[in-house]
Amino acid sequence: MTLPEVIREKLLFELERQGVEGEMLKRVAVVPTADLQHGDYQSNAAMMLAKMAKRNPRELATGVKEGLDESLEGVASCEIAGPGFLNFRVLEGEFVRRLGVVGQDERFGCPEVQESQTIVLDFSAPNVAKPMHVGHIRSTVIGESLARIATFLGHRVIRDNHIGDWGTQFGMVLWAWKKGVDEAALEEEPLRELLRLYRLGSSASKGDEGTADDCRNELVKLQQGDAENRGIWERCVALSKEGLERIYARLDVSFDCWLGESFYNAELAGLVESLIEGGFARESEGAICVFSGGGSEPKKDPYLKKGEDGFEDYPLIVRKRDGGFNYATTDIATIDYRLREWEAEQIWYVVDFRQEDHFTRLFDLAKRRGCKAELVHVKFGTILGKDGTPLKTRAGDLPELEDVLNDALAAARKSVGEKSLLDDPKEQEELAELIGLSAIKFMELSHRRESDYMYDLEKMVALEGDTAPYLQYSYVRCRSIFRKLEEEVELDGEGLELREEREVHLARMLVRFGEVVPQVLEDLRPNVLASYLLELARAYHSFFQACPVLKSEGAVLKTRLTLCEVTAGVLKKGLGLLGIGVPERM
RNA sequence: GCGCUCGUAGCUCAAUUGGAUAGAGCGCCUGACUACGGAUCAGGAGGUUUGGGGUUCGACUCCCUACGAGCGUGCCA
Repeated sequence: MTLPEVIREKLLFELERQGVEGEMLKRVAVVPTADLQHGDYQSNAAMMLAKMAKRNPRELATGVKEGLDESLEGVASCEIAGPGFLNFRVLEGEFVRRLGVVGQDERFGCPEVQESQTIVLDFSAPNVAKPMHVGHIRSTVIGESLARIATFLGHRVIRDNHIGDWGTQFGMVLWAWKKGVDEAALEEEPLRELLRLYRLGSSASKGDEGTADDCRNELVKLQQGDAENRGIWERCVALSKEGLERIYARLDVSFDCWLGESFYNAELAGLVESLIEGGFARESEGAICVFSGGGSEPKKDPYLKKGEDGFEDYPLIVRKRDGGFNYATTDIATIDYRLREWEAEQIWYVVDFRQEDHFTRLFDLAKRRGCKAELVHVKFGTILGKDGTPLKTRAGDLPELEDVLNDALAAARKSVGEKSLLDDPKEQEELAELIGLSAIKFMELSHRRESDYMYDLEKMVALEGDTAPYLQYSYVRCRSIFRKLEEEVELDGEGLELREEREVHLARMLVRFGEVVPQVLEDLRPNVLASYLLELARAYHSFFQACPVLKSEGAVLKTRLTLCEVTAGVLKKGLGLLGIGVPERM
């Protein structure tokens, strides 16, 4: 058990003895203090419960403290402060003991969840025939990290890349392909040629209704199984996938399956029929739509929106007037499949916040149809340029993901050229690739996912401060001590002594790893882990500066080496959970 | 118009979901043992948390209001 878990358990026992019971106890929390002056952990339980039970908080706290002094003996001391805070100061002996244990544990003290669940993680989901753009960084990197963390905590995770391989854009590509595909260019640079075709079709249909109709017809023919269109489509998908795989390899991202929109095509017609039969959908303005189930008051009903005269319907459209299906239909079929084939208990969609309305209605419909799984829209904000508006190229498009990666790589090369101790050009290049891509990933993961954030290449050129290279450098520093160590010391976690305050603080941070990782899944926020790693690295550098390791002897040497080793392990593990690797030298 | 998200140091972001004196990085200013890797460390200046009300022991966080930004708003995804 982690320290706050131990403290909480004893605290609950004492609270019960004081006559607090039932639901109220569930809300009792033990959290790290904001300021170490107040100890390591604190609980505001006495104040909260006293309010609910109309008792005096300090009185309740005093009663609890007496019992805690005894039950926490040897682990932590307890004090009452302010209006009724219970502050806990962990004893050095307990840190020593835990440091020894954590250092011997492959999981570094991080417990697995008690009930493993099957979680389908839907992330990245690029469109075929269009290159990935910056927006895909967020979904891809956040999704990969959540997948790794959930797996580490003991869940069964299925990573599904729900690619857009069946949508409207294909009508445009098919139309332009038939106008004149450049086979030589397709051979040379397939993605560029596909993009050219998409843009051609897109701009042609924007200006001209007739062309737009032609594009739609091409799509309908494809969806109805036309052999020629099907053949072109298959080539496009294959070529696109190759390009996508290359980027995923660079980002160290992987999937268990790629069940794109086309995979569900055959089920859609029957699905819509069953929605009608089940009373969920009906005809409206030529389309088949799902309307409100009347389950909630109009103000909160996702199928209604306020118009000029009262509430108007805002339905989920599952079959268009032209008979075609759209992403809502596919998404419903996808949920059905995931429940049926995988017995999913949770489905997480890592998708842009702008699709919130869509998911709210989609999830509501799923519940009405009897879906028991927990459906979560893991939403994220926009990446902004330096002017504070969404990042765009000069031409007005979203920058391509690969260009952004290469910019980061160029910046990292420069930095490596200036600072690296590596001589071999090949190693330097590998390091630059690692550092450059890590910097992007970490920038992404260290922000709160719901908020927009600013992409600033110049800031990343520096690779200083709160960045991935700072953490990687911390790891390298830990490792380099062991290369200089002349005789081997057995690090078995026994006979350790923490004397200096900075040693204690580093141990305090190391022991906290097991508390932080599960916290990420509470709100699906990897930035919690990212902040922790920065704080840990700062504690390490501070320790490193003040406490010579190799010049020390005996128990001090052993303790400091242990601190270095465990720090290296936690950094590597923690970064790994964010999808970021570490170099041995840099 | 309506709805969602948001507004925190000069800049970029945090703040354990209502807890104690709002924290980091960048930038700026002082310093660091020829040092186990200076991509580092120790310290300093910098804030009426957009303005105004309210709720309470306690508010960046919740409620109301004004201003400002981004996004969404029936057949794209």
